[in-house]
Amino acid sequence: MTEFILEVMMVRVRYAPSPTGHIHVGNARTAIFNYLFARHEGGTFIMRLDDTDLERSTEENIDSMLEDIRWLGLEWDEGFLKGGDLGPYRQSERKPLYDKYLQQLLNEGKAYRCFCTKDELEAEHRKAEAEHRIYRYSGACAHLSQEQIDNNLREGKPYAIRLRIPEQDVLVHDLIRGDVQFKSEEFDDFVIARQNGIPIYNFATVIDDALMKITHIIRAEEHLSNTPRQVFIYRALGFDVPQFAHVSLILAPDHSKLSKRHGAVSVGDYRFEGYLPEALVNYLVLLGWSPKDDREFFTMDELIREFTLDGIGKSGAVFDKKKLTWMNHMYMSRKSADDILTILKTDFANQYSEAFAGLPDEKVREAIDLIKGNAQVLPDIFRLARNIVQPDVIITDEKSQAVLASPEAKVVLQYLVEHFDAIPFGRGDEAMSAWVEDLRNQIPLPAKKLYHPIRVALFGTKDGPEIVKLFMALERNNIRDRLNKALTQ
RNA sequence: GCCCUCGUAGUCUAAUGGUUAGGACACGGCCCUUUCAAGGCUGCGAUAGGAGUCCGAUUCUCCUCGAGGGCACCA
Repeated sequence: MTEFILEVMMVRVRYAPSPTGHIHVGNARTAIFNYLFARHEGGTFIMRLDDTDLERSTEENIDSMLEDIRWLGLEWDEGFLKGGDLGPYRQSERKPLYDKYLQQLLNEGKAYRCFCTKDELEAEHRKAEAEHRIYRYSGACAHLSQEQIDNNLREGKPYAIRLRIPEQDVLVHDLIRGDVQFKSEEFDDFVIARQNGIPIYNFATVIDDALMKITHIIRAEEHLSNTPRQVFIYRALGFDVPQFAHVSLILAPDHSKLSKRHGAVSVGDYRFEGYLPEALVNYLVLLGWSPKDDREFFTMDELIREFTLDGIGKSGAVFDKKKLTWMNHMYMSRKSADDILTILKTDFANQYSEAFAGLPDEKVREAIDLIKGNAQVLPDIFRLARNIVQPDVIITDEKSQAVLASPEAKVVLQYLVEHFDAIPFGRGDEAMSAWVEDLRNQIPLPAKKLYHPIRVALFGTKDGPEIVKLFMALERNNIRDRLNKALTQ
């Protein structure tokens, strides 16, 4: 008995994307929510492919979609490529299942064949429009006699299959929105299978979710209005209706649905703009979910521990790239130089070889360590590391250039050149720190006036790594050259 | 047009039928006698509007407005 209850309560959720390429951040967030919920509840996260759109569901698209999911760190337990007892896990292979239940509904009279032609239906549409009525299927084929049906079939007339909608209201219990009421008269006998025999989405999804024993359907709000239709299908088939949780959409800054015309919208886009997966996940989760306190940074493990459905908000959320970038910056600072190096070599191979050609890893790693705290996205590393890794210094911004022209800069640089031998190279960073601090006593200038020229001379910009670190990272002779060069500019 | 959902600052959000409605990003200022996109402090800035219930409502109810979604032989 106990075992039975445990089995019934075991959470099973699914992510069922239509593999049309890289994953939209909205879908990614839905996947994350499903994943976190499954992990938090000790349930199963299932991956199913809604690939009935065969033209777009190419192997290439499937690959890039799965790549995105893995990159985000959302490993699934059951489903496509992974197997399980309730497969197959791609809709294109489940046709016999759909046929079986279609036939069952037909036999029970809960669905019927509709022989109406496209023209006839269009005429109905136009008529309704002309009379300012809401269009609803006339039901022309709802009560054909067996003889008529047989005749039509014998003549080879193509038919779609429609579900007979009972006069019965639907109450959708939504875990995020509460009870949502729908009146049966809002619906007509809608098509569940096309003339070509392929079921429409609402039907296939219900069959799949029911057969795969999905307990909680966490999906985007755009599906809420279709949920009653799906409930009609569950009921006609005698399946248990799962729990629903409809998550609001992610909006663009202009409050429209976030789409390609707003720039980067897919997980792949952000990956190759140089965002870290942990930053994207962290940001996305906070878009619509809150831990109910002030915390903002979470590791995946912490999210799994903290995540619950009642932390999900109801309103749509605008995607704020600036905050994402800020968050990525924070993650970059904390990421090890070694990890960053690995990512740069794989995801940014071309830029990597261009920027760091021929350099030993150790040298690149040191440079990364020095400047990662000033990077916002991964490719910033190449720009920031340039003056560390190359023998010379190139000053590209005018403000930094102007610093060198100031009289104070002359004083500072002159002093360093004259007292170069006093710089404690090779004696550890404590000695170096002490020496740098003592500079303030030797040269009585405000901090900025003192340190900006040094940083420009050594690093090429007035802002950047700490002075001590620069003295530690660069070679002694190189530092002397840079100081001299800056002085003569 | 019909149906559904949502509505706290520019943005993401927290909170309670009863303190000056809290935090974060962004923006502005100051500090850090080591800079900065870091850290610290600080400023600007919100309960869409209107009724009602209540001693009291951002919170509950209704209306309006606004935003988004759905109404396909798309997914």
